[in-house]
Amino acid sequence: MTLSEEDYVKAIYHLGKEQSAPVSTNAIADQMSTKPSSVTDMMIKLAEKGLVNHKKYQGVTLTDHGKAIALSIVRKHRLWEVFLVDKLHFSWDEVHEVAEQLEHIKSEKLINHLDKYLGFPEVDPHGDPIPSKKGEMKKTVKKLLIELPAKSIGICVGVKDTSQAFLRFLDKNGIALGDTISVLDREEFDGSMQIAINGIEIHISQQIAANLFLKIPE
Amino acid sequence: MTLSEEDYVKAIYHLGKEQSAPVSTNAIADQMSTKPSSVTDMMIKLAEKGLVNHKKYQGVTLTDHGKAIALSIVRKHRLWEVFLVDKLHFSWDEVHEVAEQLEHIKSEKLINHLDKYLGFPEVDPHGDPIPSKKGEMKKTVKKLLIELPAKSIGICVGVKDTSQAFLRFLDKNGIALGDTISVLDREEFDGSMQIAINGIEIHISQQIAANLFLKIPE
DNA sequence: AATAATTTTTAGTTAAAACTAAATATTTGT
DNA sequence: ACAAATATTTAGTTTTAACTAAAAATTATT
Repeated sequence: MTLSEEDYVKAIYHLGKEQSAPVSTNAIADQMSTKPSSVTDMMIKLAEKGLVNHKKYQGVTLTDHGKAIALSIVRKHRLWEVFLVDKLHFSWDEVHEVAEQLEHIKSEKLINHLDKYLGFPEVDPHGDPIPSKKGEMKKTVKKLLIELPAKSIGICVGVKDTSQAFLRFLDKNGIALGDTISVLDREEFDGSMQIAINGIEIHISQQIAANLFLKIPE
Repeated sequence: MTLSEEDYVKAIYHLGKEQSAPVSTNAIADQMSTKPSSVTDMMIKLAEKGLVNHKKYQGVTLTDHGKAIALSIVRKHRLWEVFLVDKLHFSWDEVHEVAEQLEHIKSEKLINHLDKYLGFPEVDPHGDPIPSKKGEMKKTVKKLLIELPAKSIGICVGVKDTSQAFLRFLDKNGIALGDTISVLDREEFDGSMQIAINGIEIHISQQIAANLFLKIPE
């Protein structure tokens, strides 16, 4: 597999996972910042290699073989992201670019040892699940914190209210994107909740909980 | 810099470091497993980029700029080797191939954080020195253990006697390639010495000490 | 010093992966 | 349903980094 082929397979995987329909040539071209004609060329090549199903003018889907390759790339990408954040103290938003390079390193042993070294993490710093060696992966959904029941857990991935005031509040309370939040207790009366973040317990109001997006395992 | 250009610059660096004379086209072709004609093409390109000095039929030398790039690649290669051995428990002889890939990852921040994470190591698992951020590097020499004075330190990089019996002895005493050995005391009478290896002190005879090669800082 | 052997370069090809422009399908709108 | 708009493919070109074969320069040998 060339670097370019891997990038295409990954792009098709990400574009296709939301939908059941085949992925269009233009969508791939957009994602990859190339021209549709380049995509067609590559799709013919990937079809010959048995990685995609391609019918002229009808877009492509990944074959099982193609899907397995995509998942192994996603696995590598996300494990490296965990490494960069947990071990090298990169911040949430600095990891993607470097992981895009690291995901192409070829060594089964490397990635499996890395997995073990990181403690077999199940999600990356963006809250996305990490496929296992066999390509199995939990699904996650994005929900507002306020929707979570007590005892549940999630990773902070975004905000609904983007005002300076709200962002300043988060900063002051040590809540950052990528942090793991567990809901300890909910107060149904006023919608406030007791949560733990980075080992610290705090109480937050409904207004806060209604503006924080989390990724949670389904 | 493309991947291929980086590989050429690194090859020229390694071939040129032993000698003062320019590196020949054929030597580069051998090292890179390509043909001389491909090397000539690339040398013209690297000369245009200001990385090598190239006179027709006279071989090439690296410019200061080229040398700096070579050293940054060597730095990355050797730091990744330390990571693989120290953190992921790869063995001495498994790291090279993977480090050949990792050395091409482009991120200043990554490599400097990795350096810090590893505790700013000065040598790699083969006993070769790791260039600093600025390209400075200690020189090392290969010597027999028996040549070392008391209080000195080195990394085991090879054996003179390759007999099964000797290798079995090393294995039994927990001495492996890549291990750091410190000389605690020498007995000039019989040439035996007290050494520490992996935190364990042992006493070895002259015959042993005369057959172990170490790399030591100059 | 002249010829032979070797090394290096030049000239022309190839394969991968991109591109533009033109042709062909498909989808959309009336 | 048919024309217009959009999407996709085809055909032909470019660039990078390799290659082979032939020419030219350097080095070695007698």
